[in-house]
Amino acid sequence: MITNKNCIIRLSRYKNSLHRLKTLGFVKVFSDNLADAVGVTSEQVRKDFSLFGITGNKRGGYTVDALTEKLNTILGKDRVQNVIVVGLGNIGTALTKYRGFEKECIKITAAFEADAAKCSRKTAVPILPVEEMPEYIRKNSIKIGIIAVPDVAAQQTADIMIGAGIRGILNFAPISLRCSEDVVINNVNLELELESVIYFVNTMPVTESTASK
Amino acid sequence: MITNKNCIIRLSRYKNSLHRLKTLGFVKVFSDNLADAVGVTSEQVRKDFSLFGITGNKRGGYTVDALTEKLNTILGKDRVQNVIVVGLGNIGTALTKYRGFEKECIKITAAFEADAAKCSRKTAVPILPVEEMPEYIRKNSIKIGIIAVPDVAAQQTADIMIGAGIRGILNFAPISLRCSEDVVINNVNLELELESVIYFVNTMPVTESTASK
DNA sequence: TAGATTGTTAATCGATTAACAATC
DNA sequence: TAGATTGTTAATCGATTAACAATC
Repeated sequence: MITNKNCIIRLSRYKNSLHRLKTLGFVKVFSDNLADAVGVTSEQVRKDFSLFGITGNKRGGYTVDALTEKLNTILGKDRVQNVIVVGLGNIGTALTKYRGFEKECIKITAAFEADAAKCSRKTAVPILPVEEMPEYIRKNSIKIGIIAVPDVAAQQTADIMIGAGIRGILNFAPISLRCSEDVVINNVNLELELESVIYFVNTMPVTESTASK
Repeated sequence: MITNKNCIIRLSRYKNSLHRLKTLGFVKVFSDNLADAVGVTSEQVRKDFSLFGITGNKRGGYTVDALTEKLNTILGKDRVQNVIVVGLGNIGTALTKYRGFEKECIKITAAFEADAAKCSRKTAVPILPVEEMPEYIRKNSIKIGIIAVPDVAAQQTADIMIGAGIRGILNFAPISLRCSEDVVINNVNLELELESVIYFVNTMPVTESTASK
């Protein structure tokens, strides 16, 4: 089983690049084309493909359509993935409205919020009281959830979600969530991402090209 | 020079945990305490510290205050880090309003937007026309920027920012930005983060504890 | 002192990169 | 065929983990 997140992310990037190449009229692509488009080496592309049993034609590369279909199947893009959002602060609201998910076959079907004043069943994505979440998850067999609640509520929210049947969480609360091995948690911590940029900028030597600016 | 992003992120986590431990009344901590708090091993903690020349007392662990100060200095938290945001769509707006940065000594001093109708100098964080960005960067010696513009505008935006003196970028546009070696770019792609969760959920074997749910 | 904890060195592990045989 | 490209195997690299001497 492939457990390397970077590898999956690269697969998604290949898929996105393929889409662009198709728009440009490409019918076949070589590992070299995809490598250039994504910014990796062609060996990396072929290695990734071989891990998933994707084969091309020696000398002939890969057919864009066939490759796209294979990648879509692997990435679960052959069907709509229903996702819920919990917590409608700044980040949660932005994600609920975010248009970038649609084209990736990801549909946010509902959002949940503790503050009753923010709830509404009439918005494009219904905003429901957080108490209704477990029932909603069970009734609609939701497997994926996004956490955007304050840090103090995040672990409890995760536990409730997992208890109701959620198996994968994208967490934006600035704490590392813990869970059993059979649930996937991907922690995205915006402060930490920015802090690492700040660190590298502050420690990077000033080079010729940046000195005068 | 340390180039390992994960290591820097762990350092930030140690710092955050230390803050919480201090609140609980801790005066000294052992590598084991921090390891538990962050979810790594104590060897990892000590190894990370040794990379940065942080030493404790054999048998006595680390003094919370001294350690906090050392970590803050390494992470640049001994002074305010000024940051700008470009693009006021859903994500950019959320980041501009986001309160989580303040406590980390990160200050968003201005936001830039192409749509003049969205601009305003009267908001808490001024929203300025994107044309004014290069001048603003130069005048205020801004080194760090957040990109939250549509994908088609992202590379051009980055080039302009770098040309004006920006040396580190946190990029939320769903393309991988390219730049010279002396600029740090951290690409945070929300679709890809969610897609990797979806992949692992869809491929993970259903275990006893998740089967019935 | 005895016991616990640090800090460093060595071993392991996994991912990336390189090399190259297979073959279209 | 000759040349180009794939796909796999081996080598390298870097990060994590383990082991353990030093010492408070």
